[in-house]
Amino acid sequence: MNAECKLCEIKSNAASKLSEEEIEKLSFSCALVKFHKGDPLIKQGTFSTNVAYLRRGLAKVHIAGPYHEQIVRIVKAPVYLALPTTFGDKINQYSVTAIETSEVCFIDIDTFRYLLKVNHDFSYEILLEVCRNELEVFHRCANRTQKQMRGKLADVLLEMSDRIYNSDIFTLPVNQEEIGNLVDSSRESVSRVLTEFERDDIIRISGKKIEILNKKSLLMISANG
Amino acid sequence: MNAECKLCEIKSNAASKLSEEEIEKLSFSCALVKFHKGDPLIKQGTFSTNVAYLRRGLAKVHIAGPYHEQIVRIVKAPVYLALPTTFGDKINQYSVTAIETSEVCFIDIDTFRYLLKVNHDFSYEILLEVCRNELEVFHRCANRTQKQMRGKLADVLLEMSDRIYNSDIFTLPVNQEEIGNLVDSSRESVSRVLTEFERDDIIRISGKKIEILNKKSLLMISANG
DNA sequence: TTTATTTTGTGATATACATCACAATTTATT
DNA sequence: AATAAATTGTGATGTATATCACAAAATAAA
Repeated sequence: MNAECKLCEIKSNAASKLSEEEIEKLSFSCALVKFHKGDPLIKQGTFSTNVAYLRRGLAKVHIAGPYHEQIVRIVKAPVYLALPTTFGDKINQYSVTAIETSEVCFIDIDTFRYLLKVNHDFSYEILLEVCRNELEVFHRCANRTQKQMRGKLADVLLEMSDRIYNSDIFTLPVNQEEIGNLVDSSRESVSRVLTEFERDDIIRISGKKIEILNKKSLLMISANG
Repeated sequence: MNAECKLCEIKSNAASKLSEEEIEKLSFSCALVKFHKGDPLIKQGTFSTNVAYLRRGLAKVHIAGPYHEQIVRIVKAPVYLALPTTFGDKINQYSVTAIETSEVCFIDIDTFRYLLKVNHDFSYEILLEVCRNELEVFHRCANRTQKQMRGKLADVLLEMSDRIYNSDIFTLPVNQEEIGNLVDSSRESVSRVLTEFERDDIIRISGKKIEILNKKSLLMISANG
């Protein structure tokens, strides 16, 4: 954003509620930073001094669980990254790491608080975003604990195809170990099920490239375990 | 609260930021309802037309997962009950059911929105509450998926003792089936582990009454599985 | 108090998945 | 192009916990 938030075309729902003057204010306390795959955007355990807005790119939200790293979800720009961790606690309660080239706007937290204070439409939009996120986490958690591997892996593939890449052919932005962290299972099991899906002509794999051949089957597997 | 929110001594952090006049307004759109164990306070799938504030009592937040009912957590008054489901979606995404005699203030959502609009301190407190909740859900989810039964059951017992009842002797407000739903395991396994804990002199059980004899052990089990 | 209902205890058996071990392949580095 | 490092594939084995089945106990209803 820099001093150009005004011209930014990837404004959040919330930011689009701001007045010219408020946008100006935002511009001055906003730093646009570019990241590469693997770069940490937010690190669990550090102080949160900024609101982070993922303007472009793809990132994984992950937390250190009691035994393994857990990937909570994959987020796609445009989206705020750490609202709950910024406001709910002084210390970041989770990490966010780029899994594709990304751009993040770091917004000074005091400015952000000021905007929350002076513009109710803005603050209401932020509240909505946080609420929607929380609902999503509830459902994700129920799925993670109840579905078994095949169902969860099917979900991941469908999500990549439908929500992230909008295409039946895509390149996985993470390795199988990370997929394991996303579905709470081991790297080996992910590999096994993936080859099983290929054997059943549900997907075609070459390296990290995936082509979905039979989406219906995936939906079935997602629904019935 | 009725027309007596002014005098209410169990105000939320947020409500305590309201002016006299605003409290008055709140009073007029607020209905206090009493519930008994087992009564549903909020039902998943129905329209959410009110903000619910658990003024007194204990309740379980639960959602219908793909296979079983999952108890997300046990909440203790005073606490707002369905903020994310009220603002994040028109339809309730989870249920809340009383597990002890409880009192709930149902607040008209338009009035609540009005208060969010006119009083930033109030709306900031609400945002904080939602954010903190979300962080908690993250951690809970990581625990549920990674710890094994003994660890999770130890957590439940510790939570009952430390957060809910503030005592080493308490009466479980739910049956073993529900504890299963809370730790994602079967009723039978809960029973087995509970008797195992008793055999190891970690707890004493008589019916639903539990006495914690060795909290250190529970903490160990919680930490190390 | 008697009868019905809900809740709990416990054995036997089944199973999804983890873990270990190592080869094969792919990707990155020199 | 050669070498090193990371990622993936696949068998063998182990284990935590689900499920089934039924008895025992506790609680509620008649």
